Amino acid sequence: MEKYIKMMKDNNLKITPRRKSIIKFFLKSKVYATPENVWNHLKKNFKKIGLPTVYRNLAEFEKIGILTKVEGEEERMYYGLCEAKNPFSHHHHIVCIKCHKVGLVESCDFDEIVEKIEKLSGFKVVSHYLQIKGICKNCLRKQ
Amino acid sequence: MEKYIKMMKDNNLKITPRRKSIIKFFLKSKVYATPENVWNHLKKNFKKIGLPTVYRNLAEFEKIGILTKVEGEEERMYYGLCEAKNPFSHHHHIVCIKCHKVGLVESCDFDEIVEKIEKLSGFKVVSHYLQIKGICKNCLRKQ
DNA sequence: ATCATTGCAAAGTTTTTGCACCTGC
DNA sequence: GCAGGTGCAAAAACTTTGCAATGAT
Repeated sequence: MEKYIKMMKDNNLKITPRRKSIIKFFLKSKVYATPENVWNHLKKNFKKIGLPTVYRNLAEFEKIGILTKVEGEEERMYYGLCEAKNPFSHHHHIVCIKCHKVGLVESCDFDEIVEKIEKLSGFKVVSHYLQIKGICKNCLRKQ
Repeated sequence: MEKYIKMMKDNNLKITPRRKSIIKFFLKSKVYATPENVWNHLKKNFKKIGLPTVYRNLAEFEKIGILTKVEGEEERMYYGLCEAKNPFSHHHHIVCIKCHKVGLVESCDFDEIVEKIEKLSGFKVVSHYLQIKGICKNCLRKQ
């Protein structure tokens, strides 16, 4: 939590109850969630809470590296806590298809594959985005 | 073209002028395009052409493997011709960031990386989706 | 002749914006 | 006190649906 408070302060975002609650939601659940999911959770804690507030804050949090955004099922956007040491460094996430929990993949030795792709396609590769789906430890155990 | 006509026939889709024109568009331009892009192109050829028709046909074409769908810039959906020998086999596409042309990457030796990811994350990997951005031969030459 | 395809209008879904009011610092 | 945050209503952006008319086979 403190880490995220600091990130907010460093980026001149004020620490509001709604913002803390959004971060708590992700810290506790560790899942990827839609803005609406987050909203539904916040409604339990706040009498008045607007969906636009959630959208606005998720977008802010992504901008400063607290969250990552990913296209999930049915073409909706999902957000999840970005736990990379440096959120803007190259890394990937792996999402559990059962419980939507997110794992982090920080090292990704892609160089050989990139080289091969460049040879095969004639393109010069400038970036890649890898979305991995899997089943997490917990869900594997339950199977 | 014949290949796609056959694919349509095999899937009990009728060969209509609009459908042929959509495929021609992709064959000629070789780019990823939004439904609206395609629509704008078709408007040149047809007096009456509805955007829903484009959406419906792009969706059909994706279902039978003529096109692939990908999230592109700004969270909109893009479609592109799928030139894989078997459209339902595992493969990736590489998109040129300059001209949006699409290249095909059929071989993808991911096994080692998958193994590594499984060790690091504790997840069992079930699928991956790789989107690669680059600069195509043509655009490289122009630079 | 038949059933898929199409255009149009309308609705659905997700996300964004404008603005008055409120709140953290 | 003031800049930034929030709720509400409304709009925007993208996509889908219903239905009558049209078109391919």
